[in-house]
Amino acid sequence: MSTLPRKPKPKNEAEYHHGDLRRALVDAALRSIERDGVSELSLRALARSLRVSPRAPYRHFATKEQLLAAVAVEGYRMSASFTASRLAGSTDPVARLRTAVEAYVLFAVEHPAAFRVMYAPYALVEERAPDLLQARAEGHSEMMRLIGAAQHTGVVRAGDPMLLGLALWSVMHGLAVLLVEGQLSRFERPFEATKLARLVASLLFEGLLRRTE
Amino acid sequence: MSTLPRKPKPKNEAEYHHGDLRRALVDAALRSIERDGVSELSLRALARSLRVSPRAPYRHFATKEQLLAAVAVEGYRMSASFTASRLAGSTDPVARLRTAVEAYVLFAVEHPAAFRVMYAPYALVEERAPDLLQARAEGHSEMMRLIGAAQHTGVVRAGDPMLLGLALWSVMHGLAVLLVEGQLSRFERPFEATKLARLVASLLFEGLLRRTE
DNA sequence: ACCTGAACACCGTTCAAGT
DNA sequence: ACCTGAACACCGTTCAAGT
Repeated sequence: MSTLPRKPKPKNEAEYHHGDLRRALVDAALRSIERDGVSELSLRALARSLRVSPRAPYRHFATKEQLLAAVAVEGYRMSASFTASRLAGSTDPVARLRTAVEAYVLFAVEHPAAFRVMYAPYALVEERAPDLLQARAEGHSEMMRLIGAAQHTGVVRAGDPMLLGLALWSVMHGLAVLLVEGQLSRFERPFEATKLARLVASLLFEGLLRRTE
Repeated sequence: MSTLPRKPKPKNEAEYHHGDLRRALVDAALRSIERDGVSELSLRALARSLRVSPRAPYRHFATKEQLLAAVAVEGYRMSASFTASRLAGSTDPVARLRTAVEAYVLFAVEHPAAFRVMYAPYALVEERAPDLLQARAEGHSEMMRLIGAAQHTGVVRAGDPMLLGLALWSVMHGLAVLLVEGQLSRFERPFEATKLARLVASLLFEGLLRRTE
């Protein structure tokens, strides 16, 4: 390891991108998508807004898709810390599971741009975006741990945790997507995401069939 | 009403687009999206493949987004007939409800391109795409009818049908999206969509909590 | 190493005509 | 009515250099 000092932080905004153009691109891309949607994202416009040449972003990302993959990874980090902060202090495993489901939906509603990019179809890029695969795998593992803990209490039914995870992921992802894409206007108006998430999660926990007590 | 004959069908493929360019554009767009994804769709390339000028599509669609809206409407038609054919012959309301859920997921897996366009974010366009809104509303009404009938048997719990509908739609839409976007590689491998849809639907019907018999 | 500037081969969309 | 052909203002990406 060298003892030379790291490259110093830039002293003013004008050289910000010289200090960390990669970071600046990811941030600017997320803001742009929040404002105008993914389809309006332009690498050239991004470069202009950061006052670098059209070629500069290619030092950090081979293609526009690779930049989007980096935005997605940032989204997974945001989502993980969003959920973690809501789980802090809660100890009951079933309550923690419910909280995680609600946090998933709420994150999507509060950060729709990040959510859309996280789950956009990047089939081709994924093979060359190991961070993206890893970020997804971590979220998945966390959910499976929460499910396992809830099953351990005996309150949640036994059975293949993978299958329970699939059902849980389906319902929370489905609700999140429908809310983010604004397809629920005919359901609840005005709808409150947290309330809906809680209601839908409860229906999944308790089931649609009538209880034969 | 005029007694004049309608415009005759084109006699050969070379003038196909003269007969119904609009129809040809929607069909070609769907095929293109199936092959290369939505992001690769090009109006100019579409026009080239149909041997018309770059300007010709604008006779039928004001923008590229309007063409995508038309593709989405076509998708809703396909989905409706896909489900209807699977419901035919089934009379038990609860079985019909389960069948509809499975058909929703299966349609997405068998027609991923149409499914993606149907649920893509077209917030801006929707206000000017009444057919799209109507197609969605019809699918929604059909599902609510199925739920109402299932509740009527007493096997499915009573309660706000809207809320049951939301839970059902969330779980089937979530599973469909996750399957279509290939996010389930860590769950079941190789997975069979119909089987997964049945399992997840059953978990929703029966609930995740342990039965206290 | 990191960035520039000019260029290539595309886009979506518009204008002014053609029949 | 329906389509053409040329043009405009963009894109993503590449080349050959600059420091």
